[in-house]
Amino acid sequence: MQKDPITAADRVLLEIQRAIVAGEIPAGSKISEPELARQFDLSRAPLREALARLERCHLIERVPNAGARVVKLTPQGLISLYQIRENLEGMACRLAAEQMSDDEIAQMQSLLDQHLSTQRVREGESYYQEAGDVDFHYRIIQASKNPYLINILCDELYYLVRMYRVQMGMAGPRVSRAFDEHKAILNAIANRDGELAELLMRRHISASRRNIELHLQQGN
Amino acid sequence: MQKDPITAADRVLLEIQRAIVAGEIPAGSKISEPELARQFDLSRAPLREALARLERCHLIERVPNAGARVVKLTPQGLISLYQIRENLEGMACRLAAEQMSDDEIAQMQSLLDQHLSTQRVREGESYYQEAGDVDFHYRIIQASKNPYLINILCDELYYLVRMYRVQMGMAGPRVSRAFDEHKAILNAIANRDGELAELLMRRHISASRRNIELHLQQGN
DNA sequence: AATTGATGGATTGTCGACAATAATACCAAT
DNA sequence: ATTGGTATTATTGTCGACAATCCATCAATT
Repeated sequence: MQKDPITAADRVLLEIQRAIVAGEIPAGSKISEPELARQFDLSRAPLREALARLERCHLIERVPNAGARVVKLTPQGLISLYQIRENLEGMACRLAAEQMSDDEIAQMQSLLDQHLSTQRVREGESYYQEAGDVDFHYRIIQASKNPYLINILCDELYYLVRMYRVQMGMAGPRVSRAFDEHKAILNAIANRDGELAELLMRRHISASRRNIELHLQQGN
Repeated sequence: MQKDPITAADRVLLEIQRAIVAGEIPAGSKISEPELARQFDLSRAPLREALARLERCHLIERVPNAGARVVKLTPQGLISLYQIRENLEGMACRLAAEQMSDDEIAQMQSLLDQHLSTQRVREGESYYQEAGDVDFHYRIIQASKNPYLINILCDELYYLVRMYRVQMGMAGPRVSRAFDEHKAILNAIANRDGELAELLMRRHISASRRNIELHLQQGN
């Protein structure tokens, strides 16, 4: 799904990214460069490179001469993030309906069926649903063929989206409904109906946002 | 309009940014870290920090263990870039129509009048038009109050947009038309008609894209 | 007692040198 | 002459140390 890490900075980036998304490094906590450098057993140079990329995907916030902090998850931040997703992923759907080849569409349909079966086998385990959902959205975005759109959604925003989902403890009853919505979106794309595909994707994401908002409120 | 540079990396970033946008460092040329470090009289550490941010705003492309190159301007890249702009700035308009206070709207109206007068005084000088246009779009985006949207448009995409405009030698007959379009957009916002504001902004950007496409083809 | 100023400690920004990787040039062999 | 391999060179990635800046604690003054 993504190219393997070449440099040491790449490796530590992936590790810290995962740790932040999973909440092992608590949201809002301060980042100490010397400490993290010792912890991952490397110098501060590649660590700072990693921090720069973490800032790029909005997982940390840096202040010159003051240091870096892990972002805090807030209801307002969630709304802002999903506003962007609605627009851009809707756009990705519209472009995908124009750009995807018939082969690619067929591949995605079999991918969905495959997800459905694994979901039945592993009923209740949210990880596979999460993975399947990410995969579906990821492929739609790639199919848009717009490099800037792909970069923004897959490199800069998706880790934060996952952070919200993971730390709000997503599992819920949306597991099966999401599949139906995915299937409807893909149908619209197969019919080359970009307008409908965009509309359905926006509703899909909007529903997902409401779902997380619920958890965020009751979990405070 | 933007906070002044604090660190040495900030300063050199602004200088290189300007040089790339202006075409002083030619599009597609290779970037040599040691050479640039000598040229700006600092170490490679802050320079690499600056390069990381240049990659972030799509002005250079880096390959691990291979180096960095200034981006090449292509018709396809222009289309992709303006597709994103249409969506996101349209969204910004819709949000601005909801979020702006009456005071802010009044301020922007007087700002437009001010631009009009300076344009009349400095007729033909494209720089002021460029500055006024950037300023208008900048304020609309800020008014959306969505931090991710603001970051993407103002920090990550606008330098590239300006690079296309500058290097394609924008001046053209759109100078006066753009003012009318700006005024129409602001009117829609003042009427709290977000839908119309979004539509008008999308058309405004679309027209701008066609204008540049023209220059890009004949200039080829 | 509260606010201001200074001092000590820690953290970030920057530097120069070294190691690892990639590009280039050169030579040999077919 | 071309191709393959090798050595050389240059560039990038990484390291440890130094300088500059910020933060916290504490003293002194109003």
